[in-house]
This record gives sequence, structure tokens and C-alpha cells, in this order.
Amino acid sequence: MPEREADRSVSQTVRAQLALRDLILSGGLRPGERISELQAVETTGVSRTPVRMALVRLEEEGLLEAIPSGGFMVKAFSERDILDSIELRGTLEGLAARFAAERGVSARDLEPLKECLNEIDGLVRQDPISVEAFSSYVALNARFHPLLTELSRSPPLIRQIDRASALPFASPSGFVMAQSALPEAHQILLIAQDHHRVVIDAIENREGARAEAIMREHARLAARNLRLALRNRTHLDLLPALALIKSAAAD
Amino acid sequence: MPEREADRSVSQTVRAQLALRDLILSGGLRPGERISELQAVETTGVSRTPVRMALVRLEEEGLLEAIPSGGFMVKAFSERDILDSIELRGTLEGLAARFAAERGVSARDLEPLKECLNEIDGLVRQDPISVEAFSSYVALNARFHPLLTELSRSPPLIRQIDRASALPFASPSGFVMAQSALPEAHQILLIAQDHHRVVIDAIENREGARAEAIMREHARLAARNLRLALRNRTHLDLLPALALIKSAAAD
DNA sequence: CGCGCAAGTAATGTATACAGAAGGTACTCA
DNA sequence: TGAGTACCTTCTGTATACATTACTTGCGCG
Repeated sequence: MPEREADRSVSQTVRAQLALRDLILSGGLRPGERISELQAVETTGVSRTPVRMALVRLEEEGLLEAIPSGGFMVKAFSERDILDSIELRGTLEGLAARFAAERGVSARDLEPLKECLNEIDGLVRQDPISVEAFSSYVALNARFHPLLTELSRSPPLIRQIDRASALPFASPSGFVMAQSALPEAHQILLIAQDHHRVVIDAIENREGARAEAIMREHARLAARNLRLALRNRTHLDLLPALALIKSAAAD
Repeated sequence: MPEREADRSVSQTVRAQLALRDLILSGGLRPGERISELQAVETTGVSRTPVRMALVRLEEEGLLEAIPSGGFMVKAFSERDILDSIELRGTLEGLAARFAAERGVSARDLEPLKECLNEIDGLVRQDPISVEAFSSYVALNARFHPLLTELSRSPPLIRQIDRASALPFASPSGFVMAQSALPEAHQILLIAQDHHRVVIDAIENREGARAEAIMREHARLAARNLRLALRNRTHLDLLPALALIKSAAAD
């Protein structure tokens, strides 16, 4: 079947949203820079209507900021903003873990999570850990966290966590790859995996406060990774999203 | 100056958004009901383009749900959803209070909050409390909570709290008016005001954990109000948003 | 030489026309 | 009588044209 010009199956709006998001995260647009709709029409190849829709959605996503007089600009983030976003995500995931513990979960619901954990165990046993193993870890981690969130069985909370994780630097896997270049890499991964095991154990034993606390601390690993990566200033290219940081980056 | 057909100063999109939100919250549309764009065009009087924009924003706001095949429907909420949304808001406000306590706030920043508290004190001294006093309380409460949130000086958190409070039944003032019809009304108001004083005290003394805990508990007053109002089933007309609840309401 | 105003230009907000798809209904066949 | 199919209606998604508003540039006046 002919499939020129990208997928014909997805809507123009989604296509524009993806294209613009990539453009922003790859640093194609400077923070604070106004996004011209016509310019966006040229780069995305779709009409103004879906472009406008995509811009609105990217604003809600947090990547854009509305200009009072009209239009949108690329949002700029401080390092503090990012750290706060991580703490925020950890707090929400903590709430989800507490809900799961307090309300109880069936062994059947826990099954896919334990599978994840076992697969991750296979990875972290390596020393040193290969880059491919890191990629696998990112994938497994990106599977584990949503599963954990869903254990809360709370649609409003799940929704809010999704929104809080939409910002790439706030997502559970946002800074794992940055970590791969660090000497502490293996150690941090072992700790993260221990957090995973502890939160499942806490949920199984209906220990709400413990489940909540460990998820908060778990998120703070991401904050540590960010700080280490910024200080070392090595392999920052692994983190395209950092193009949005105000002071740093911007070579 | 002529001002027919509503304000000419606000955009059509905002006008449509307000009109549709009122329509939904007043129960004009049943939960689960599909919102036809053309029908929305007729009721709002604006064209399809701003109507579509308004629908997208109302979806992000949480009042609408996207239908996979296209279009939007009015979202339905369970009582549990609402209770979770309140707990969620309390958790976020707790985080804001903790940030404020940990990072410290100046006496100048606290001034407007203390003014609020003093004004509320003047209200809760009455016994019994008039309906007008309740309205004044709602207004003051709606001023206090955003001020408290801003003490965190964390734009990402402020943004997330705004979004969590957008749902009318999750907002800090969502169930205060319902409470006015209850025999426990005065007592609950006194407790709420004590929470306000305690959180400010905790922030002043840099007691982060205490500030966080009290805001969580403070939000649970709203949950109590909701449960009492639903059990008593009196003055439910004060809560138009309850038209969105799945099982209840729906006469 | 600097500030302010005006005019031109460009960009956004809005309206509408068109195409494609989804859903409903009626009819036919088993 | 029930199920399946085909057609028709109605809706959404997209494109584009138009109007209004904001911004910029250049000129004139102080």
C-alpha cells in the first residue's frame, strides 16, 4: 500500500504535534522564541488548523507558553523548575503507591510488575553494564512505572501523573541515560531497582506510608542524576530536553 | 459604547468555553452524552473553530473526554473519583506548603495571607453563621489557597495545583456552600480556619512536615463535607457540579 | 539626535466550505 | 423473525479565505 508523506492513518493534528515536539526538544527553537503558525505550517507540511490544535495541546503539555497578545512561545525552564517537577512526580507516584497499599491489590495485578522486576534483575547483575543494557533498563522502567501508577485504580490520579510525566525531564526515565555515562551508574541502578522491590513489598503488606515514602525517594534519584550530569557536563547530548534549560546548555 | 451580544473584548473561544462549561456544570448535558459541535455552535452563537478550541481546552480541564472515533463527551465521575481528586489536591497543596516552609518566606509575603485569616476570624466569630458570611468565607478561602500555593515559589507546582483545582468539586471552595446547610457547619468552619492558622505557623517555623500534613488533612474536610452532603441529600442544589456524578444526582 | 506617531506589514482569531468517515436505519435474505 | 448489508445522513477533520489586531519600521517634529 502506498504510504508516502508519513502515515496516512494518523491525524494531521497528531503529526503536527509530534513534529513540533521533536523540533522543540531537539533545540530547533530557542526558549522564549515565538512560534509562528505559518512557519510551523511550512515545517510540518500540514495546514494551519491542525497546527493550531497541536500548539494548544503542546501548551497544555507544558512545552509552550501562551503569549498574552496571542500565539505561543517555547517555554524556558530553570534547573529548579526541573528539580521541582521531579519532586512533584515523585509525590504523585507516592500517592499512587499509598492508594495501592491501602486499597489492596490482587496477586494477579502484581504479576506484570514482578515480571518487570525479574527482567531488570537480569540486567543489573552485569558489571559493568553495557549501553544496550541501559536502553533495556529504560524500556523496562518505562513499563514498570505506569503499571505501578495503575495499581492505585484512581483515574484522576493516573491522569495527573501522566500530565506530570509528560515533560521529558520529569518522566521516570528522563535521566537514566544520562546516568549511563557516570561512574556511579551501576550503583544508582542497583538502588533504583531496590526501590522497585521495596515499593512492591510495601504494597503487598499494606504499608501505605512506606510505599509512599519510597516512591518519593525513588524520584529523587532522577534529581541526583540530573545534578551529576550537569556538574560533569559529559554526555549532555544524551539529554536533548536540556535545550529548554534557561542558563545552562545553549552553546 | 454599544455592547450587544456579550463582551466584544473577550475572544470567541473564551466565550464558548465559559458557555459550554456553564452548560455542563448546570447539568444541561448528561454525563456520557456526546457533544455535537453544531449543537454547541447554536447554543454559544460562535463559529465552529472557536467551539473546537473550547472543547479541546475543556477536555484538558477534565470536564470532557475524547471519543476515540472523534469528538467529545461529557465526563462522568464516581464519588470515589471526586474523593480522590480532593485527596490529590490536598497532597499537592501539602507539597506547596512544605516547599514554602523549607525554602522560607518573608514576612512581607505572609502579610496578605494573615490579612485573609483575620478577615475570616471576623466571620467565624458569629454563631450561628449567616448565609452571607458563608459566601464571604468562600471568597476569602478562594483568595487564601492560591496565595498559599504561591508561597512555594514553584511554577511547575503552581501550575499543577491550578489544573487539579480546575474541576469544581476538587477546588478548595467546592463544598463549602454545601456545608452551610449542615448542623456541623460552624464547627467545621472553625476547624478549617484553625488549619489555616496552623499551616502559616508551621511555614513561619520552617516545619515542612507539619505544614504538609496539615494541608492534607485540611483537604479532607472537603471530603467530609461531600460525604455529609450526599448522605443528608439536602441542599444538593447548592452543588451544580454534582450533575456529573455517575450514580447519584440524575433525578 | 531622540522621541513619538503613523502607516504598512505580518500574524493571529474567526468563519466557512469541503471531504472523508462514522453511525444509524431500512430493507433484504436466510 | 433475526441478522447482515447497503445506503444515507450527519458528524468531525482539514483547508483556506477574511478581518482585526499587534508589531515594526520609517518619517517627521521637537
